[in-house]
Amino acid sequence: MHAVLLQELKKHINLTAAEEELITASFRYKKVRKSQFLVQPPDIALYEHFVVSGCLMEYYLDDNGTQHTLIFAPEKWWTTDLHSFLKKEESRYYIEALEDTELLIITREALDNLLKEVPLLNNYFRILYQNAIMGLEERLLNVLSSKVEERYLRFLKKYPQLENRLPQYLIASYLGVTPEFFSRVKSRIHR
Amino acid sequence: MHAVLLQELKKHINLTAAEEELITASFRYKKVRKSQFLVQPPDIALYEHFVVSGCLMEYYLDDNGTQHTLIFAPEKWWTTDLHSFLKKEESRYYIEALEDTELLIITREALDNLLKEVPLLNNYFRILYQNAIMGLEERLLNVLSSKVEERYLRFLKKYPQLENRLPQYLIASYLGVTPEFFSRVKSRIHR
DNA sequence: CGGTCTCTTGACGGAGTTCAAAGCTAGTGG
DNA sequence: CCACTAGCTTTGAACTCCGTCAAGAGACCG
Repeated sequence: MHAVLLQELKKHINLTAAEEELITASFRYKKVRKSQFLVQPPDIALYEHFVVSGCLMEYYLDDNGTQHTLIFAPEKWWTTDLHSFLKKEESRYYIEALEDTELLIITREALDNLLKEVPLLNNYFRILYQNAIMGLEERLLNVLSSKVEERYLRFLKKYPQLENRLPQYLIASYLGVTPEFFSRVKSRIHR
Repeated sequence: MHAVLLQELKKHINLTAAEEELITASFRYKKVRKSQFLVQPPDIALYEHFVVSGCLMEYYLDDNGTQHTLIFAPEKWWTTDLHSFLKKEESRYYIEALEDTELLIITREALDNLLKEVPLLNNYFRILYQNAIMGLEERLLNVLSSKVEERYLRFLKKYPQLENRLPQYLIASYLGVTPEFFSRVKSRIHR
């Protein structure tokens, strides 16, 4: 179980056996069913979540009750409401399981300690955050400059494993359009 | 000059005199005129830029030639084409001076060395990146869920010092609308 | 089977774009 | 100090993309 996490970390940094043990000891295992919430406003986001199997999503519910997907987190992705997790303030984003999901979770305190004991992990997280920034910048520009067709094609590239695991209305919420309009876009593409 | 940078770093981490010297020695001073480019595709982004005075902007030019502003960087902000800077690949974003601007710049190699010699800086940059992520997430949700009026009001909150320093068409490009439509929105607000 | 959730299709409305023209403003050079 | 120019802003009219509301058609699960 923790092996998946260690594999992932080792893609970017080297770890001694002692460090691996520290890491393993710091993350706890959690299993949730489809439709369960891991973060639900106004609860404070207590954990950073690493997905071992299954899939999570992070989304925002606006004043009209419309759901806006920030990110899908399938296997080997991280997710949390970063603002809430770091500042211990009320969360504004929901994190929900889209499938039965196995997770490794770590609290803010455990993470701070771990970063002190295994300083190289700072590098891993720096890289993780840098990648998140690049992904968000690209996503923002997509929304600002591309039509829905093109955004959909980019979604397929970014999450090739998800196309058939998600209901269409969730893909629509990620693309930033209504399910109705997305349905029309798809039928337009297939011709 | 470098004092402004050190002040900024000390908001988040403590530094010894020796460390301050290492940092000062690693950043070079640069001055540019209004309308000069600091990064221009397809050049590789050679530096991370810290703005001491003046203002930069980072933007993307789409296939129609429309300009989309990713970020404004007034005093004490950082900016670069992160993807290009980190991976040494061709840049896709322009960085241009909106005013005569004084900068402190650091190359990728110098930054890597500096992070080894002053490991606490990893913390500073981790925090910087975390803040960037939170800002981008909020911006993305704004574009997806808010009307232009509201986005404009949030822009005013985020960059209170910029309202009267920028031409309106740049604010429009930040908000993701045409200058024409933004003009109408403003006149609507003033009634 | 029956009910709930999802996807599709149609008609209409509104937010934002495009193109074109005219009014403003601020540098710049004489 | 004025006149010119170039760039910025405003305004109008037609058009497009996408949203809303409503209804029906599948599809899945108990």
